[in-house]
Amino acid sequence: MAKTQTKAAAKLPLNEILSGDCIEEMNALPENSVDLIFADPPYNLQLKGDLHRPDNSKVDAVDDDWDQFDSFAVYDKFSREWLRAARRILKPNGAIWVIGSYHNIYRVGSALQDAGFWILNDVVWRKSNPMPNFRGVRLTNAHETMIWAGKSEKSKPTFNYEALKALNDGVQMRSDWLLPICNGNERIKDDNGEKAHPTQKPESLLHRIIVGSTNAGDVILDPFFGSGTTGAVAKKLGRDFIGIEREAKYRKVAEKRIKGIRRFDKESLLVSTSKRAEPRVPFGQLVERGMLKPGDQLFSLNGRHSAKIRADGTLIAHDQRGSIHQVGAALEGAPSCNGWTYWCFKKRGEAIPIDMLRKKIRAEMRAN
Amino acid sequence: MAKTQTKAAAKLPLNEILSGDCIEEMNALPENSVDLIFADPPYNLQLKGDLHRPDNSKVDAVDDDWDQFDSFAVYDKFSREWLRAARRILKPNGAIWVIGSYHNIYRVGSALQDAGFWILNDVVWRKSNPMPNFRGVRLTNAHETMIWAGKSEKSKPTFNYEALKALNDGVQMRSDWLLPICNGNERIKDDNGEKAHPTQKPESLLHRIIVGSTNAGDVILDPFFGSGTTGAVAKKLGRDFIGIEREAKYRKVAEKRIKGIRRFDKESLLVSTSKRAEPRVPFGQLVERGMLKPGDQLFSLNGRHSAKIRADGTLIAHDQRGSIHQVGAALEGAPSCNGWTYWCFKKRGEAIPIDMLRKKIRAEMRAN
DNA sequence: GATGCCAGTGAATCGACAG
DNA sequence: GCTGTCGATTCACTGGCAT
Repeated sequence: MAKTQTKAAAKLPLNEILSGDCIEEMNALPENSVDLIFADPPYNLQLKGDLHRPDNSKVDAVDDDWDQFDSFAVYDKFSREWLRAARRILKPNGAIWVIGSYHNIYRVGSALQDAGFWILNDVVWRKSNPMPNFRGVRLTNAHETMIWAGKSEKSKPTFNYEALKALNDGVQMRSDWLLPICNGNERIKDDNGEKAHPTQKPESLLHRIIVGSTNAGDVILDPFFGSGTTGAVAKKLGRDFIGIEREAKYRKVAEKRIKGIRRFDKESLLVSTSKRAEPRVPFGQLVERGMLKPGDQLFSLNGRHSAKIRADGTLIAHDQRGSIHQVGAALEGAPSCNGWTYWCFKKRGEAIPIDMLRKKIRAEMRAN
Repeated sequence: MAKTQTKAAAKLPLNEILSGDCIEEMNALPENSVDLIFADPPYNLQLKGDLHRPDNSKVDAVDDDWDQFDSFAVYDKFSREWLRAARRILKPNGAIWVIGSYHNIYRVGSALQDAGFWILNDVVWRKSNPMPNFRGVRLTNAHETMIWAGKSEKSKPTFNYEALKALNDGVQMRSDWLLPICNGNERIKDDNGEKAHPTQKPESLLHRIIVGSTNAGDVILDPFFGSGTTGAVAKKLGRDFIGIEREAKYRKVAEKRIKGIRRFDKESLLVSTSKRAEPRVPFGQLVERGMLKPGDQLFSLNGRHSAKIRADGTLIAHDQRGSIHQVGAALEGAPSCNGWTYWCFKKRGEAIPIDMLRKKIRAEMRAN
């Protein structure tokens, strides 16, 4: 199994931009080989006539040839095909992010569910500086929608909860993200000074996605690579990327852009990790190592209960026997209990959570 | 034509709550007779086991029978049928609002487009006080999605641009609406003191929708009437409503609720605007947005300490890791520390407080 | 009356792993 | 694949009651 994956990974065209149709190119890649896919598929915009600002200057709308689709049926077929190809190359625990607007996201979201992907969250990118609705006939279209989905219901995709919490000043990251659109220095211009790609995404958006849902060294594929924002941020953050882009002019823009980017140093790539990633320490080890002794009393954090430690690392309190978790849960009448934070021992009259002792052991383990 | 509509309108059961299946009830109404439809269909949540909060209390989940569907196919069939019935009774320039979450909104949105509705905007209801993700395994599901669509591409639905602009402190109303969920006094309780309906929507949401997309005297139909928020707000705002609700207990709740409501006088229809607090800017956003980079050094205001920035917006200094506030406090041996004023970055040899960057972001946010 | 503390709760697809 | 066990995990707001 491990060997197969290594072999598959060895065949991947890492940190390259593939030329051609994304469905064909994805079909040529080995299955179960990619950790994350970020996709910004063409929008099914149906602009009737040109859109003008109040001063009659023309708005540079997204009206390139590749963005026109005859009907929902054609668009749906296209969506189903690229999603199927994308799903094949994803690792079993891989995930996908798709971004879209109301023109296409309901089609894409349905196709994604039908293909077997399992939605984890949808995320709203709130633009801090959206284009106003010049004619005053609608609400300002101030957001785009992203869908984050695992390859299947059974998938266990990477989610760096603590890192995203840190990015959000210590409170859970929500499903609505306020970020500016890509303009100013970041917006790539061509030789004529015009924007090199009509829908260049901001790097801040990809930063949050990549920090939140990949680990360093992961492979991120973008089937609609465009100006290469995915590749640029992946490189900065020490991830590998695979880009697919049909249009030569965009490939050229992206290649030049990514060449000029340097990876952040290793230490700053580390992000806050979850306790779940820490090695498990059985409570019995505290007894074996003499940090606590059989016969010692433990006291509940709320002071209402006490229990005695037995030689095998179980507790006994009245008629309750079992692990620190089981006895804690039973005494509290709770469905479950984290014994590590529930129980305290006394040292010079002071109650100290037994988790302090576990931390000590873990620090020793790290030192060795 | 005008005569036909008058005749049709005369047959409408205005300001009543119809009992029965919404598809049958809508099919019994005359075509082209309703100005607006607001629909809050079942979300098809697929919940597995129980969920407990970290304090071990059990979450009261939406596990009612009316939200159970066997498959996407069954749910899609249901959506297509009620949308078809809804579209028939809409006036040619009528419009529909549908609300949903990621579980169902992509299905509903696709069905709506397939039925011939024309999406005008999608609107994100950002909850100011959503339920957190208790297990820390996903993003906080902090929003729901609403789709606003005309009966057809040719429809010219009512849009009270100026009224919404006034509601929004004089700037164009955006497609993301920050409103609290329905609780406190507004949340209707049954005789046992329990919530009378599991998914009662806040009146503020309906207020904005009705002010923005109907005129006084319009007829608003809600095929999933529930606790009757649509009817309550319609009555307050001088619109007529038609409710359809299958469950007797909900009809009873709604009837009693609406009976106690008085129509606003004309002058008081414009509600007071909410004051905007200074938005919170997480330090991580400076990193995501490239204003500071992972690996960059920060220096303390007093010049005694330095720290390095990591990709998730935490700092690292010797053995200290954590937020700008935590690391600052640790280095100073202080109980707390305002990292925004404590840390500086260097630009052309000059030390500049990072708070300058936050001010820049806030200025941008205010400008839009 | 003002303030502070505690308890309660909201449309939720809410584990990982050994045996 | 199933079962049992370990043990990680929450934000904003409201209302009641004590101080």
